[in-house]
Amino acid sequence: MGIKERKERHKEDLKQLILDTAKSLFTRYGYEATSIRKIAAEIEFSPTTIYLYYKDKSDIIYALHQEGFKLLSDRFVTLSNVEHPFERLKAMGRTYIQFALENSDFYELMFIMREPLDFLDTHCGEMDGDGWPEGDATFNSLIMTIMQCQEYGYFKGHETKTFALLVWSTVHGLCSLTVHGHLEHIVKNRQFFDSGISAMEASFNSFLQMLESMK
Amino acid sequence: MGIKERKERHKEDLKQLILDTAKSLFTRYGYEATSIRKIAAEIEFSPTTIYLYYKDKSDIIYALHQEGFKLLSDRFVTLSNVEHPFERLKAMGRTYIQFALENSDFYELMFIMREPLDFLDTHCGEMDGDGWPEGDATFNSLIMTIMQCQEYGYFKGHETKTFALLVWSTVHGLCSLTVHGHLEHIVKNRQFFDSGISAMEASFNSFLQMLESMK
DNA sequence: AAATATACTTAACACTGTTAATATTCAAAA
DNA sequence: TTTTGAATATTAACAGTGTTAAGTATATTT
Repeated sequence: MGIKERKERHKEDLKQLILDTAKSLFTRYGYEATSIRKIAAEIEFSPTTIYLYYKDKSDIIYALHQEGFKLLSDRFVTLSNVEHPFERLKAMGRTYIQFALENSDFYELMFIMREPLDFLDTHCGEMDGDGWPEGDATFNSLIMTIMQCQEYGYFKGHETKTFALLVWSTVHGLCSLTVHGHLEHIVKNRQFFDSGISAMEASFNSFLQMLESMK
Repeated sequence: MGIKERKERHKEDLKQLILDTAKSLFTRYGYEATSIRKIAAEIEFSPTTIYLYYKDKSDIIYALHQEGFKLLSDRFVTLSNVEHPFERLKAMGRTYIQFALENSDFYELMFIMREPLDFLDTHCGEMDGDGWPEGDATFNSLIMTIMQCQEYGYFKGHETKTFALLVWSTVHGLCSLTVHGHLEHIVKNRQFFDSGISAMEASFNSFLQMLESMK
């Protein structure tokens, strides 16, 4: 039955086309512009057709959130070359921040908005699912790196996972405040010494200096 | 002209009633339920009447955001009793976290959502305003405390404002990840040792331990 | 050829923020 | 005391949003 397969493939194609269109609108015009009706208009289908391929909006949002994690993952794999775990940890921080600044809409979807997690709760798992696979995988690589740092004598007396969460929170805090404009409003009318670099960079450097001294 | 004054007061009263109603809906049912139409229905006025007292929705959202800062400020003033700046810094962190957990909707309005800052940008200041008065005031008290810590020998070699931003980011990062459910999803299916306390508490304690060692 | 399954659309529901035009109210001026 | 005019409030509408029930048209199977 080759015909059935061809139809199946066509169906997969349209599902992919919807996602690509959503991604394009999202990347170009942000979250606001990414409505089901606008996606439908872009691919010249009726809005209800979208519902034949995605359960609801949170389903599309979750798929976009996954695309974001692919982008971040691509950046992280290049860091596996960095041998020394502490150097790698520092590079991960820089990469994470750079990703957040260059893909702020994706960052929001991945680490700030509730919608993707809502989708996981209401449409997937339901008690059995592993919570949040994308976030888990990313957090795991951080835990591994920090564990290796500890083998080199860093962060003594700190439980690995707890310390990993602490590191993530710090960097995420900087990114969150920056991406949503809070940092900009605080920096305004307050000279943050060290001309040339941003307040965020300065704070991140301060953080690295802090970590460095924990050996 | 006593009549004019009475009308003025009535006008102020209605403006306050709108805000109180918004606050009530917001506190009880969250951001979703706080629409202009629902506020109007609650006070039995037409939705357009709201626009005679508030420019637009972001105006109401900004007013609510200010209410949130009043609540946080009330909690912070009691900490001025704590004499030793480092003890005060720790207490500030705990208070901030507790506030975020107990008033997560307000926390979102104050430190996560863009809308209140959008209001400042488009309806106020416009080049001359001081950016974000409420955020500024809160951040200033943190800067002051950290400056006093430095006088006691803490955080040597770290620029005050930069380090204050670092501390804020860390605690905000923990709150942001918790309030939006990301932390919960990560902790799920991953035993975070130290039974009894949450992963967040554990990380915060790890942070305090880290700061303590910086003397 | 008739029955059935698939893919898609139209129309509608129940919301959202916001605005223009209209009506009501009520103190001040003629 | 009647008229005027500003302040206050409302109705109706616009342009959106996500989502669903019902209907259509096309292609496959019986």
